Amino acid sequence: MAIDHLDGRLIVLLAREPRIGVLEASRRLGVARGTVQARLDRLQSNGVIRGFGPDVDPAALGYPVTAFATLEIKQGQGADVRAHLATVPEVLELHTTTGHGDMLCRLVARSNADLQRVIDRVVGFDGIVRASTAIVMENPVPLRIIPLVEQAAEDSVRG
Amino acid sequence: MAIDHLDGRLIVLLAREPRIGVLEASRRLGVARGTVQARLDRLQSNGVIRGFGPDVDPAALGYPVTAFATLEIKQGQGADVRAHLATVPEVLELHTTTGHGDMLCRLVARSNADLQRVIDRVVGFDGIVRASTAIVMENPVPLRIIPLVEQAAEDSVRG
DNA sequence: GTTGCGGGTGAACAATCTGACCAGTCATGC
DNA sequence: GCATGACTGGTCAGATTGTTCACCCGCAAC
Repeated sequence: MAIDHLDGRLIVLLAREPRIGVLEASRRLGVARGTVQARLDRLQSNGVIRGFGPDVDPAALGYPVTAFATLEIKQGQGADVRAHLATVPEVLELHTTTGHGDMLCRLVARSNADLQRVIDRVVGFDGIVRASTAIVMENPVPLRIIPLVEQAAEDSVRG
Repeated sequence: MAIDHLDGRLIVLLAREPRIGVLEASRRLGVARGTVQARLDRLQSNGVIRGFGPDVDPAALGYPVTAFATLEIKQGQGADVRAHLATVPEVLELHTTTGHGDMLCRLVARSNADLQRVIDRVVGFDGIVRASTAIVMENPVPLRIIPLVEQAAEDSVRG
């Protein structure tokens, strides 16, 4: 299940230069094309690589404002709230968590003013008791996976 | 800057079936290949599509535990803390926010026990005053972009 | 009116890549 | 010793890519 060093190099290479194909990857990694092909197949059926979907920037779509909302849910209303939030396009992801809140969701909006509309829509639902929102100002570390992949590959060598 | 309906359909198509090429996409969308190619080029130089990096599942890498940590930072230590957190592979993203905390980061770990190690490493830095962690139990809405793309495409028609 | 421009179409081209094979080699574990 | 799995280096036909044509259309400006 864990990845080895070659898997790690392959993933990192693909993450850095997604446009290269199997053939070019095999050249860069110094292995046979069939090997890369087999590794990729395995990584994908493993679920390590879920896919190669386009990485879309919400800001470029006209949604430059990101926020995180912590929600407190009325007992037993969890499923309803989840279903409700899933219908809001501006809700990019939703987690249920331990801790003071019950759920944490990532929101985007067209502006700070528009964020109010989004929050109203999110919170305007019976099962939600309270919401606390944190607006994102900067994003010093954008969502990344490479360092983790490298560490996982290292660990497999040692372990 | 905004996307039109064809752009929207193209992005959604690519998100749903990333393996298809330009040619197949043009067939599905009922437009000429050159059109798809031109749209893709534009979307990428626009920054709407950042790339097609592999979508790696941390759980499949051996990091099934996800958590969000809210950090409180000592005045003037922001830059140092950012640099510190960037060196921790388990920190998948970092935001500076308004609200009670100063920063919000997403963490992964090999287990709940391992999460303690990660948090210690994150918090074990001079500039961090306090950290409050919420462990993710469920992820009812995984990170998604399609609904937002569809809405953006719709808006462009009306607007 | 017509000119220019941006965008889409359909077609062509060589170059490249893909998916699928194969036989052979090597290290591992039983 | 021998089966197994993984990698290599090679071939094959078929499909796709990047690129460049000429042409058409709607639209705005002159």
